[in-house]
Amino acid sequence: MPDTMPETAIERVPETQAAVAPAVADLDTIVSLAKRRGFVFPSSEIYGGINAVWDYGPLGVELKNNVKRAWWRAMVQERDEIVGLDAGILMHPQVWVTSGHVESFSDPLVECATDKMRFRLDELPGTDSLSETDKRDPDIVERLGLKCPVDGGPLSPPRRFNLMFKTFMGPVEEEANVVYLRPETAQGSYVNFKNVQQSTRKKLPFGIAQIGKSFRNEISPGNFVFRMREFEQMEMQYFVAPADAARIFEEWLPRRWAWYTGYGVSEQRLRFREHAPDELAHYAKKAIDIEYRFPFGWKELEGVHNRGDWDLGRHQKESGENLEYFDPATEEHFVPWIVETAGGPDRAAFTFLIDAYREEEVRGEKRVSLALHPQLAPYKVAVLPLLKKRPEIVELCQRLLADLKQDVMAVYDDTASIGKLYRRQDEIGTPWCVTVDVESLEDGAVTVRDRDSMSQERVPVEGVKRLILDRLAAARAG
RNA sequence: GCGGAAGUGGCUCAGUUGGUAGAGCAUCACCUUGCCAAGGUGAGGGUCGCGGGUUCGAGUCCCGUCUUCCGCUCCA
Repeated sequence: MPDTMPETAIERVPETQAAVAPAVADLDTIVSLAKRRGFVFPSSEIYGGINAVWDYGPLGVELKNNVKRAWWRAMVQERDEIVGLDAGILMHPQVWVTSGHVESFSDPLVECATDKMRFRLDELPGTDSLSETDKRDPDIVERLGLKCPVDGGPLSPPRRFNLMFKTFMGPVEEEANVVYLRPETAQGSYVNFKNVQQSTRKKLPFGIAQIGKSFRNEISPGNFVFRMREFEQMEMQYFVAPADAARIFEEWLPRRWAWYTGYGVSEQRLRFREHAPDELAHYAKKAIDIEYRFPFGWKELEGVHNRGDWDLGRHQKESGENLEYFDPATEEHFVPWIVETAGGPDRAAFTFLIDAYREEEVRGEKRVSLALHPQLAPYKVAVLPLLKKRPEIVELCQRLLADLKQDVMAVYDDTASIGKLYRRQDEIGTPWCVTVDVESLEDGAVTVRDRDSMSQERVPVEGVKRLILDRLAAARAG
């Protein structure tokens, strides 16, 4: 496979893209819509809120569940060589020592005594060649004679702010009982590598996909659901022979790109970005991000990482378990390398939501609609009566609704004029509306209105569900 | 954590030199209309982030605190 894919993709989306493809909408606009219509609420709002945690409302949970379902379908259901897993959030504390998160998933910070400014120790001038031991040395500031770069004031010894949340296992709160809330789902897949491989009899290359909550005590979270302290990850760990790692890494880039564009994200607001050697995470040999043009700039949507044998190699060494794979073809034993795709349903749902945002002016009024992909839309169909005065019409609506609900998320609304009912559904991304009118009582047909084309067609009541399901299936294929 | 800005009904905001809270949109009911946010009448909803202070009286002034937003570290 060519190594050119990332380059061509990067060329396709040059740096000047920011000017070509501005963000769809202000962050405020989206946050406001999200709250007004029940997608996302600030957590614990009646107590003043809690930083960097957001709750998904009735529509938000549908959207996010649909995102996760779409990912699971693409990763697990439609592929032979990838299987699912749901590991615990709490794990043996040694996992995080072995993974390097206890050691490296933290920043050594120093604080100036006079102006209270904080700096990363290794960002200060004259600290270029610091070892990990140096960074942990409480006397390092004194030894190197470091001063505050702003006002020259004295600096505190380095303090490490670990990004992992801690809690206690068992009734006694003591140091020996500390466990961590996982900062990534990946380790759950690594420690289960052998179990999964043996129980499924998979041969390399094969993958383990997982969706679940992770927790990071970020120093500065923010930007709505973009960086939260409690969030979900959709990660897939692909176990490969070392010689195949580079090629397979390249293969996953366009695949993941296509997943986002396939569900409606504009290519104009996507780009690849490769990590420079000095910004690679402690486990990564190579990392390329898919970035999205958010209102606050180009930011990572998903990362594809070549983790080498770092994880399984370390786990093998620390646990004493043999994690090698025997390749019957070459009759070789080796520790598999790992290519990881690491994304998040929160970021993905946010991206699909904001990229679908549309505004248009109609007779001096601002109309908002969400061009959400039908597979992702919270409601697939709304059933609306043209006249609610006629009980037979409402009855027919309810019958149709009950039938639709057997298979898709459907909703009924009769509390406004028909035009307004359509607008409401447009604003939450409902792809189809079914309207029951007086004639429906005579000819048994209803009007199906398509959100994107604004086209209408008469359909027999008994054919409505089939039509919706067919359109949904067609949208998925495309 | 530091610097800067801001917290008033679900949303967006107004509130004059401190005098005891308003608008638009949204929501609900009724009337009217009947295929793309029509109109009318009415209703509900705010201890002005929270706590304290000054004052006869605080949304307006002072102190503290919490939260949010923009920069510094982070990367799903």
